[in-house]
Amino acid sequence: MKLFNSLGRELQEFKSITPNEVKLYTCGPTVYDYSHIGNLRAYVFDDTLRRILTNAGYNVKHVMNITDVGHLVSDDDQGDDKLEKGALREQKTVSEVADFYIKAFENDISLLNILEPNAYKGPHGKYARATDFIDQQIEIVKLLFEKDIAYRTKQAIYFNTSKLPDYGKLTEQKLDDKEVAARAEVVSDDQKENPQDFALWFFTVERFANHSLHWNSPWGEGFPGWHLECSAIIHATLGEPIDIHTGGVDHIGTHHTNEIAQSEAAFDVKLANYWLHNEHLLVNGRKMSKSLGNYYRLQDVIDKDIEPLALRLLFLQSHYRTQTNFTWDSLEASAKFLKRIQSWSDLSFQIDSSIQKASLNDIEDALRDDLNTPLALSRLSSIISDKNNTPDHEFLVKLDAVLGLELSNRLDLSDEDKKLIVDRTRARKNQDWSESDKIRDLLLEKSIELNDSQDRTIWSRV
RNA sequence: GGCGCGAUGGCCGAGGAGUUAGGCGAGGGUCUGCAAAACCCUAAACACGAGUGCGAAUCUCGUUCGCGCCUCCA
Repeated sequence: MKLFNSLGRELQEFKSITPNEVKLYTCGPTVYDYSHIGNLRAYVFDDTLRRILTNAGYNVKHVMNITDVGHLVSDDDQGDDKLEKGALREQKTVSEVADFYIKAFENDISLLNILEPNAYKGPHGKYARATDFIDQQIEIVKLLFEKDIAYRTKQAIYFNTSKLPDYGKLTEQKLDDKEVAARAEVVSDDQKENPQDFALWFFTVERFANHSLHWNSPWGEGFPGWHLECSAIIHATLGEPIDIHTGGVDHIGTHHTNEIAQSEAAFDVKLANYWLHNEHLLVNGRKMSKSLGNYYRLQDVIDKDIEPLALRLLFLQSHYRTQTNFTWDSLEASAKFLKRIQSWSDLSFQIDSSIQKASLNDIEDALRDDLNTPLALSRLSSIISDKNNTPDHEFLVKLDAVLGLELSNRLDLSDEDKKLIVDRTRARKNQDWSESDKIRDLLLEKSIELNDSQDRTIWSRV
């Protein structure tokens, strides 16, 4: 199995640390608002990776975090973070806001048939919430102080990046070339020793004085820096080194770079062997994002009577490492393609199967080549187009295992509906067209579509 | 300024030195009580300029344009 590793920027043959086991960690959402479909692309990518690894024989241990505290906005001198802002906007507490959007997130995940993380079970479920790991985050800061890598200013505790020789190995960008405060609105702390030093812990003083979520620490009241949670959660749940760490490309330069720095400095172990990053979804050629306001939610898809799995299929039709331009036309195209795949799947109830099992290998080969899902779907399409291929349940189960399109749990017709089809066939034989059309309409009301071919009537659920 | 990605037919997108990507759409056809679906056929592409090859959409260089990141982001 080949994967493109951001660490080294090359396609590499995947080798797990422990035979037949993969430790997989994913950077999850910040829950201050609804996820948009660009965010969801990342989780479909993750899910696909996990399914393919599982299919290849690995026992995948998957952990995903949820950021429910301390994401700095940085464009605001008040020092609000996104969750605090969301709370203010909705006149709720930060925890209420987080709970609400976590539910919404879990609902989206479920509609897209994305598997829940399976290697962590905490007080709030299967997603690891940053606020449930405060102690562990403080422990890392302690370790970094012991190693003389952390230092404090009036505002915060920082990680001294100059103490780590290979700091920034993921970005391959020289520190001197980095533009300081590339975005004008970035608030800086003039007590920082190096511009690229990042916060491990913020004190609830000055601009953060009113931060509503804060905890006691050996150094004073405050809240953790953003990067810390992932280091702490990985240490507490999977343990370093992990096999694969995933996230969006926007995380390479900052979040993942700093995560690596913290973890590797604190624990003296490599954090992750493979770093996989998904590219962004674009709208009209621009990145879909909350701040640009050019985003759609899964609910917008549903409101257009397009089923969520069509979105999953659309994502699979492009490679995870390419920017994809989202249009409603392309989503509708995927919805039609999905319908064709589903109709073909319904044949498994109606016609004796005759599928070339080898064709599944072609699909798996494509998937194991750095998740070439578009090529895999192209191969699926040729299977479907070949009249000699009709699926059986076993084949659909295997397809679902990697693509997650829910083809294997579609329902056979009830006996009553089957009888209706028999009745209709008899009516047609007697050229009783009004009766036959009546039955066809009746079944259509139950979302069952009939297609008359030369020798028989085929149904499919729509 | 630095780092990175990209430019493929009407739209979305794989591939990648010589041989069909695929989806949706368009045109034609087969089948058919009607309808729908399915299937078959067809048209249509590799940003621009130079270079290296017997041969370049595919490699190299340059140009133009677009996108992302450089302490909010998947």
